Amino acid sequence: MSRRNTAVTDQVAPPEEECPLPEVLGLIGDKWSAQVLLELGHGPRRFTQLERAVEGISRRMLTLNLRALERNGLVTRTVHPDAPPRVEYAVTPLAEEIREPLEALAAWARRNRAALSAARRAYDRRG
Amino acid sequence: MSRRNTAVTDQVAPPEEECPLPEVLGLIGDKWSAQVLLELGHGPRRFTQLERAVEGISRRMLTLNLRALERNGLVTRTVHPDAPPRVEYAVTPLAEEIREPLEALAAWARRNRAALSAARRAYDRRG
DNA sequence: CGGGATCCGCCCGGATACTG
DNA sequence: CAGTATCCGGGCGGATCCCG
Repeated sequence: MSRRNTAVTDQVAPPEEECPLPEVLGLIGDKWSAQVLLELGHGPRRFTQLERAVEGISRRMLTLNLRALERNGLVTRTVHPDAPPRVEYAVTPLAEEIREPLEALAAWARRNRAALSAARRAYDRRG
Repeated sequence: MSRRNTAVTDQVAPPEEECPLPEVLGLIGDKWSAQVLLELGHGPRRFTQLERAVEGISRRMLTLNLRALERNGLVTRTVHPDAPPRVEYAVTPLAEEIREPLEALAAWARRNRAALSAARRAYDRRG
């Protein structure tokens, strides 16, 4: 193939007139993209920095996610002509806007962590 | 198996002290859960109503998603002793809070739909 | 350092059929 | 109506190796 590899890169919005949630979930609903985005929200990061910050992500998936984010205009990739190679990623203004609701989701999760696990335990106990 | 079937039901928060995003994405990051949640936000719905409203979801996945949402305390399931059977689903107060950031995400997607597809076309054209 | 290419196992989820 | 059971193909993503 000329570009792209397996998966997440290919998300394209359907032309239909419908609920926008699938689109946004196609962008950041996967396992890693949102975390990458939030980490980049703290400031520009190099590839290896992201690899360590996100923790658990594989080199491959980080690359794929970054490509997808770049393709959708959420992240910029700038190569500095140094030796050793130096590549910096940063969020675009478009991504800045989406970070707010994303942080809100994270905040909600933190607030209700206990309630969630309690609900699960109750559900599992009742069978 | 006694309960549960394939997948989405099993999400359990890791005990570690870390970023809450994976947790919330485990709850509503999949293809359908968020849409189900938003639809239920409009008011209580019966199974078949949801099946038609969400559009594209299979009976199986709707069941799985509802079970997962119920397990995490986001949705209540009430069976009315009628004939024919009547089951109503509704959001809990816990879910009410998460609907706001979710709507914000959807709004963001609607606002930037054009920008996103433009970014993709540009990226693809450049190779 | 910052990737790309390939292999491959597993899980996700659609299709279909059956049930109280 | 509101599910459950089973089958099964595809793709998602980890592991590994290689490269400029």
